[in-house]
Amino acid sequence: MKNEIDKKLTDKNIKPTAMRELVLQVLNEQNSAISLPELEKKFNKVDKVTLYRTLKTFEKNKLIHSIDDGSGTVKYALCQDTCECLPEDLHVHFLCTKCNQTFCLNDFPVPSINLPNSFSLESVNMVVKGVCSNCKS
Amino acid sequence: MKNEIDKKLTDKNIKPTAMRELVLQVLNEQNSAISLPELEKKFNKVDKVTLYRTLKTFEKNKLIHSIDDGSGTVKYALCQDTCECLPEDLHVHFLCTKCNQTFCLNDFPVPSINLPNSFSLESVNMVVKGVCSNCKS
DNA sequence: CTTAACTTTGCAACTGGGTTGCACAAACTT
DNA sequence: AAGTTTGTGCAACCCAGTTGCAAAGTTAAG
Repeated sequence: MKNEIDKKLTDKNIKPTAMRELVLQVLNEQNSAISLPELEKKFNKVDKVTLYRTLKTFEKNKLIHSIDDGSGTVKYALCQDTCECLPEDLHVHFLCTKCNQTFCLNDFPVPSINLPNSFSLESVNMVVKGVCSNCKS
Repeated sequence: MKNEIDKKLTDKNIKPTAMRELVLQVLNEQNSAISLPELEKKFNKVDKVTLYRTLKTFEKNKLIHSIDDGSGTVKYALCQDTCECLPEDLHVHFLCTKCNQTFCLNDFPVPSINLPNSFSLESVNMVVKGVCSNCKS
């Protein structure tokens, strides 16, 4: 409950305000990534900018990571507890073209690529598109 | 020259208008992918919408492919002659975080991922971010 | 050739996600 | 309690992408 939520926040050095608790609550309940516009709809009273800045704070403090799945809107999902958002923590994301939901495939690390030495590598984004198990049936 | 350009167009069933010749010319000269806004700047007389629709036509007819590199603007690059834009034709893209240029790594096919059978796979987008050889020196 | 049908281009205007500036409110500090 | 810092809300803006419609250009049919 609230204490768990607050602990998650304080563990990442985020001051636990009411807004942040609410947003984290929603993120916790999600089993797929959520975009800012979607988040807005969940709180039809709350200002877009506040949510925007809340997400930015969460992202900066590595509580969540952002996912650009090519759908045009960036989505966000909770990091795993151990995540430091380093290259070795990166996993593949899956975008369902039917329901437009995006899932973290935490069990699928992004395969490493051996670029020529003339390139230095910072991060990799890998998004698989297809139809998810829910929509397939 | 013009004949080669026109041939490329007609080979893909695109009517060779003056605009299209010009746009393809530019794409031909590029060694990195180009975005619509960048293209606009190259033709400071030409309407954005025309370029937009030209690119869409090219893409539909598989003369070019679009690249969402996470930079916020979609970029476009010529397909290779043999490309059918099928999963097996897909290659990795590289975004340089210094110069913001995006390159097709045609020699690097996207690694295949063995998803659980409950997912069906349509396409994969893989973008590597880092510093390119030009900017590294 | 000339009219009709279709395609391409240009202009205007809009959409929607993301973002910044600024003022007010709330929470810590001393 | 006064002052400082931090968070929230409102308004307004930016920019890429997109649509509708009318004008210009092209192709086909009589």
